[in-house]
Amino acid sequence: MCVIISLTEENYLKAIYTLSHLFEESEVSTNQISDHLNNKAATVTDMLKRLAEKKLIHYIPYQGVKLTEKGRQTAIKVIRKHRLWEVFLVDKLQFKWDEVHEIAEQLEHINSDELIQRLDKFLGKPKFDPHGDPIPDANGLLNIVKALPLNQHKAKGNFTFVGVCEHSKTFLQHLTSIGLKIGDVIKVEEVNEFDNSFKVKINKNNSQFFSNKVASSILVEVKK
Amino acid sequence: MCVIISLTEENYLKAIYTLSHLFEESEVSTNQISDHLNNKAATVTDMLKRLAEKKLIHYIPYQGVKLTEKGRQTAIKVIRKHRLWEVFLVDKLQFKWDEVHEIAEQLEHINSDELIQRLDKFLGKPKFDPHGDPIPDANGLLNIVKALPLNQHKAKGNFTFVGVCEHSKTFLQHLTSIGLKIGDVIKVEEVNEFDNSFKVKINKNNSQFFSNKVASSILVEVKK
DNA sequence: GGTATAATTTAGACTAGTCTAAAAATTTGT
DNA sequence: ACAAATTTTTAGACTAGTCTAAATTATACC
Repeated sequence: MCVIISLTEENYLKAIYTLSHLFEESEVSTNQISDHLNNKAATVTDMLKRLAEKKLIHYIPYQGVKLTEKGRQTAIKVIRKHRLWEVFLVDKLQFKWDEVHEIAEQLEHINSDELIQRLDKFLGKPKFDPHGDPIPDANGLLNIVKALPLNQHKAKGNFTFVGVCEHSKTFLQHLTSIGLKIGDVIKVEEVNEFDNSFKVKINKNNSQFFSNKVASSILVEVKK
Repeated sequence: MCVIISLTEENYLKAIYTLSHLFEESEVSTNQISDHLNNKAATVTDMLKRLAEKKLIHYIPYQGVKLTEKGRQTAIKVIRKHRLWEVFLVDKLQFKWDEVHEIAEQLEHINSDELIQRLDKFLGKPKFDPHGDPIPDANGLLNIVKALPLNQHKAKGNFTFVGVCEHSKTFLQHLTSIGLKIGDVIKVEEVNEFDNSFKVKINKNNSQFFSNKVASSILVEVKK
């Protein structure tokens, strides 16, 4: 009953989960996984067979794969651990939000339910990680975040910055350098038609411009 | 210059360090290592060749091994991480001292100097772990603890309980059940010649007996 | 609808880490 | 000092996870 899942297998399951949720829920291809994990398609095929053997994915050769319920639970648990450790690193050890990903990639594989339960409590049962991503609860339930990238609103008005959909170090550092943090209020003053850039004010400071690239990478909610 | 050291290799280095310090510093045999790590002597021989290749140990076939300076630094760093994480688990997450070993065995392999430096600071730069073992500092320097097992004193008087030299879960639970914690004062009222058991008082409570097995597993300092 | 291109799988090979069985070296005991 | 016992190493094999190169299947375009 209790199949052992290796660190490598956990990373494949996480990759499949992540890729299948990029747009609406969908099947994931071998090449998508090999790109995401930086290894070769042949390697992925081997692993998919192993994961199917262990009933963690549904796999039909030449078609995509998707997670079984057991595979989804495993992936979600790894994501829960990753995000809780990120909160620990930022809230308790004062790491910056662009410094925590690599360390959390290691910590997410530490295996102890008791540890995670206690860490969760120690951190005050946080609902979101430092990048605004929702943290699955102990039962694997995930808040569906209905926030959209700023560039999809294309309207003037006040928005609350609730998360990012681009997690690269350089992008996060860019946001820090322009003084944007989660929870800040972004007032869109103009949307420029020709390049889809945005003229905005952050927390009533001086106006600045967001390129479409930036506007498409930050998640906002309409401010109540 | 920067050789990559795997998790498995780290565990071998730690084992060699630990075994070589059991009594006075000494060479370690293949069989000692295979017993300690629960694998076969042939497996150990293979690994010793690899570690010697990487200049982490001095190895001459059929004679023992000992760590090079590089090997010692690596082992000490793993031990530092293990003991810091144990402090975290007990002080911050309220684990009991008999529950932390297995989790720390995983956490000790997390690779990030920055993380360890910040964790150390967060914990208040502790000098000892929850079992009284000294925590090496960032430069790999270790407090030499001059404490001896209680049974080597064989004298009446007051002693301070500063650590254990037996780390099994059952032994730690036994100490908890008799109400003995690090820092407690043990008053030796009698030493029984025939079985080397000890009649003692803990913190001025009622008298009780320590078998020689218990007395040989607890480290004490003469109380000033 | 058939062929060119792209995606995927198969075949065979490699490394790290483990094993068993057998050979070699060392240590022990008289 | 030499035979017996013990320790250690060698030889050969296995698994997980990876690779390259070749074969196969799917897709896309005229």
